Amino acid sequence: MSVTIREVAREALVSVATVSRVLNGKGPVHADTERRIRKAAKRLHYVPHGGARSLITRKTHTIGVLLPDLYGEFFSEVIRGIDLCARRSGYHVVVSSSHSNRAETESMFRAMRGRVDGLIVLYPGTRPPVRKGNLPDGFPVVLLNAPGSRSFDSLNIDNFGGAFAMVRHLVSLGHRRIAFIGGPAQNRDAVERLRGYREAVRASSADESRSLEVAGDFREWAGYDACRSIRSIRPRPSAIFAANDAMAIGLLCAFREKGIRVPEQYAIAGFDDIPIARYITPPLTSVRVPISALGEQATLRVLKAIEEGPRHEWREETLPTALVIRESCGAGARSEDPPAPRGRGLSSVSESHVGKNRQRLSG
Amino acid sequence: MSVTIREVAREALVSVATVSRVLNGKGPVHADTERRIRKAAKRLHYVPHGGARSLITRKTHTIGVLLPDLYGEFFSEVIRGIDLCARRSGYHVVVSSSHSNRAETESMFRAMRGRVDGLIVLYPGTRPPVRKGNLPDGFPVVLLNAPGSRSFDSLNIDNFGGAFAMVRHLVSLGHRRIAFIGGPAQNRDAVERLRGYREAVRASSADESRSLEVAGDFREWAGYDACRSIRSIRPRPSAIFAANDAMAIGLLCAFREKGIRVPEQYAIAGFDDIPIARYITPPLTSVRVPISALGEQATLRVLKAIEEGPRHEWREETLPTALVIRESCGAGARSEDPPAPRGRGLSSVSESHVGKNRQRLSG
DNA sequence: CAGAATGCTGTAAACGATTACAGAAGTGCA
DNA sequence: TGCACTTCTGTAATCGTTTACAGCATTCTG
Repeated sequence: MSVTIREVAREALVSVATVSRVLNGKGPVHADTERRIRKAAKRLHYVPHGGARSLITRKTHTIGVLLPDLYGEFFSEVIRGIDLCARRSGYHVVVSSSHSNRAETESMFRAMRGRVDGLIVLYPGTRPPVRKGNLPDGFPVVLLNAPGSRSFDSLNIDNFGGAFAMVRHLVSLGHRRIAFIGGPAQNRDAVERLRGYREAVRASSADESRSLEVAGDFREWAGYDACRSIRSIRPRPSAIFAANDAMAIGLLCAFREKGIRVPEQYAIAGFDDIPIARYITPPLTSVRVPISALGEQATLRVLKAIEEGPRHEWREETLPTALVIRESCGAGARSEDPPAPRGRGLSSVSESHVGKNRQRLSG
Repeated sequence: MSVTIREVAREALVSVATVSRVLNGKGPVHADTERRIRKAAKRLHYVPHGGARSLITRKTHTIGVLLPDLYGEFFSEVIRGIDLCARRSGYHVVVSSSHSNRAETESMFRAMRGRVDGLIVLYPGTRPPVRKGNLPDGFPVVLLNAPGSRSFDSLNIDNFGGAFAMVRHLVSLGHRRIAFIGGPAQNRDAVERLRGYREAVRASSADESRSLEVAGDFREWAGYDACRSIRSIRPRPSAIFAANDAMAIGLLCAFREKGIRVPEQYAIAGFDDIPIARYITPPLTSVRVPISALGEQATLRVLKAIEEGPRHEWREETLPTALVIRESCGAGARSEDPPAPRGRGLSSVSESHVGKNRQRLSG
């Protein structure tokens, strides 16, 4: 059905070796022969068989990405970062998503063998997503947002630092009772953010009390739901810090329905700085997470591991987050938040803007 | 470096054939032998080499997705639909994005040879994205949002119908002068939406005039920018229909800055119904595009083509869009738009809700 | 003009799996 | 014991490439 190198060779009256040499530009080939071969290849619409090629060259020029679920802007951004970076180096990207448990993840690992040169794995659980034994020894793997491991690279978001900074910011605005809407207990991001919240509260003059912590699951609905529990807290909190933007937005909706004003009656802050955050009313103060940078860094690391081979050294790295201050906490630096970024579209932010926020974080 | 079937065979003191038989569950194998082999495979952490296997079986169990750019929620949703559907049938998904011109697309096509069993191609241009000759004859391809072709399946969104319905809706609200912010002239969606707008205007009692059409490029900034041109139109329009939500939101931002009230002074409508649309203030009336259904349908078709082989018949299909009425046009059916969907998260909508809108479209 | 160097091309062995075919061992039956 | 049959296993071809090696002309060098 599909034409092979052998047929091109026959058509051009040469051996397959010569065809291969021409098509890969290696080895000396007579100009006439080359012309003949190219013409034959074109006439027959020859396209090399990637699988066969990578079998012998032991290079697939592909990196695999394993995601828990493709849903939402977070993953879309990560993939974007990965793809852009990979493509710059001439690599393809295989995405496989929706694996929700460890068994599925491992079966994916197995399925990737021989199809990819390296792997980027995003697993939101709290345990390392893969046992060493399930992969060839020394196979390049970068773990995203997973606990560190001796045998893989790993890349993290500074969830702790971000939450810590946000609480400090709220305290600096005069808030003493800061409620917290948490994420799923098994989610590592959620755990770290909670830890950041608690430590910052403890380290400051704010009230420390378990009654200020409300359960959530990262979904908008949880934020909407949290409205009731939060309003029943006594003494009343003056600020609410949601472990992610989705829940903050849910809460905002609930408040709007009830006619509760933000930031006048409650200050609200989120985490993630998803694109919507800037467009809702009031614009949401949040913690910027360098999502596409995460993908980019991960790709760089995995490419490095591929290149360095067995002498690659595994490393753990944490990417900084940044406070983004908008109006939902009453400290709105509105003018700093350009209404319509000139760049790519909905969610891009100029570097300088990020820089500014980063300063704010460190200062 | 990585263990092969041969080493498992050696370890288990059998031939590779027997190992293969055990691991694939074909052919009769003595229970003792099987046990020995399984143990050896486990001990050595053997993982079959997908590339090698697919070389001989001529099946990769992978479908490729070619996208113009991974950016934004649209693509993320499409991929989600594809991946979910593919995975249900035991297929993997290779995503390759950011190809912006025909040459790049074709080089991608070539790169996919031998790595995928079928292809889903999203190409926003107006010309068919691939010449037949660049693929093995009869290779399964589904074109998304591309002009029909005799040699491929193709799947479209009813951009025309959606725009038409939106204009009709605006007219039914009493608007007679409806401005339109267009998309890129080379973009097929944009062209169809413009066509829908024009024909609906012509078919109704609304004013028909080129001066009501403002140029745009689908990016938020274009909407923001359009504010000035729109305010200079005389006589003044009472409604503005943006060819996508991003531009509608940009415009909304511009209006908010200038203190112009929506929908009191201008009604605004968008297209795509991106998740943000419901959360901005005022919630945006838009046209719902069945994005993940698009991905799902595409996958079903490509899988069908793979299964049917050479006797598969190419078909063109158009997926319906649906009006989603919110407050930005003053006809807000607010209560019908649940503030926080209980389902998956930010952008999911209950089926019944979609159904309701679809009725509205047809009625 | 011998011998080396160079330029071009073909042969054949990989790569890691699957599978048709054949062969060996065991069983049942006459 | 001989034959047919079943059950298990091994040999070797195959998939579509790349590439080490060898071989043949031709040209250069001394």
